[in-house]
Amino acid sequence: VLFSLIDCNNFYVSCERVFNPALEKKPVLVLSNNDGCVIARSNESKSLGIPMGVPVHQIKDIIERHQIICFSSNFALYGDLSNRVMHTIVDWLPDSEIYSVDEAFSRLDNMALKCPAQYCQDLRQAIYQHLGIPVSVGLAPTKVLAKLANYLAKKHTETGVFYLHKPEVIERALKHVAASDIWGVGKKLGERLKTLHIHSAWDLRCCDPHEARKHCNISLQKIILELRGESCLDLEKPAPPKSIRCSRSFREVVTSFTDLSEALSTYAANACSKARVHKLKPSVLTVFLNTNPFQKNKPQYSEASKLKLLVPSNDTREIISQATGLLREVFKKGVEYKKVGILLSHFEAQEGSQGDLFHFFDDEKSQLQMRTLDDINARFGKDALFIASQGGKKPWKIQRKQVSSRYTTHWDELVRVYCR
DNA sequence: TCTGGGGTCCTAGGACCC
DNA sequence: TCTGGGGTCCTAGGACCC
Repeated sequence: VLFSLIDCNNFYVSCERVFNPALEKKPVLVLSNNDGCVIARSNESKSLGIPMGVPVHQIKDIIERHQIICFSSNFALYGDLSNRVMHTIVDWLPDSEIYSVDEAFSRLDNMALKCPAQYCQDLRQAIYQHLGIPVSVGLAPTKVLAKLANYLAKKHTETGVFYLHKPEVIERALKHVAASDIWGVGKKLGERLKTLHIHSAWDLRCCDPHEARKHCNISLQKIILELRGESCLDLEKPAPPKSIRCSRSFREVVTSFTDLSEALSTYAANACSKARVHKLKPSVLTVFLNTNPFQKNKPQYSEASKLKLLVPSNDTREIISQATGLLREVFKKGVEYKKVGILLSHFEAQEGSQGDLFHFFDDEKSQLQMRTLDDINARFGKDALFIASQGGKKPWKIQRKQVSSRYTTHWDELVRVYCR
């Protein structure tokens, strides 16, 4: 068995650099919604000691001092470039699992490659040549080791490819790396392992897998086996989503029911259109809201409310109407809300789902209307046609002060080249 | 002043059944 | 005094991931 893990380097930053080569070798950051947190860092920013996920206001002076270039997130651009990278990977490695926006696992056994490492190096070169996105490749007999190999490829190689297969190399690598750096070992488990005197990944590897299962859980047992080179986690096939969520934090607190319900209606519409893309109808919807959890000195309120639909539906109007009802149940006057959101779950297939015996509902008409809505918005932009309850003014709208252009997905934002 | 968003899996415990 | 045994399904909450 031989797995590869291909991971784009500093993906969002690399996307910004594709269309703005002046950013090369400069410290760059990409920020979350409302320009709140750091969600991607160039190597230069990492060396300045900026951690992943820090609130921007905490590092304001470092940004100023080192003239770090900040971008608001531009998911339209990143999503499109991700698709192109994945396309190239699947071309070269048909047996692939797209694991996240910037990562893919692949199986290379069955491919009769003379030199897998060289093949991956060529692939890496092709991706860079076609798209300008640098990637790193880890190769190993299990997914967990491939993750580690990728980490080593980023840190310790010039070529960007690391093949982890010789037992003595694996041992050296595991002794060199903390247990908490292993894929699947998070903060909580890492701390617990430390109390058991398990510090390095090698310590973890030497644990009894059955004991680990007994005292912790089956995930840890699998991790230990995978560290030993015994493959437990295979590639996973693409599956329909089990839940779809849409929520946003407000830049400034919201107190009025109208503002809150307009925001919620907008998120509900988003979630529904995503459900329709997958041809799924949720039968359960959950509405949740909360105050700002970081303002510890202020009164906190966080609540969720849930409803099982008599008839599953992905009709935006139906979901908005039900969601607004749920919001009314948990809304309290005088509370300063920071976030509201919706979760759709317990999906059924759009075609052939069960109706309601006692109330006739013209599903065909509903689907036709939703298709028209989706078509119009695909053609004229996401906000061309919307339900009135989504509101027009949107005072709660998120802030993105420094967005780059959607170079690859919008005609009017293409790169312009001038000739003299 | 200022702190993102969207997912999955696992487990324990309750409800229910025969 | 003394109250079985075995199974499934569902859910909430925790942990983890990118």
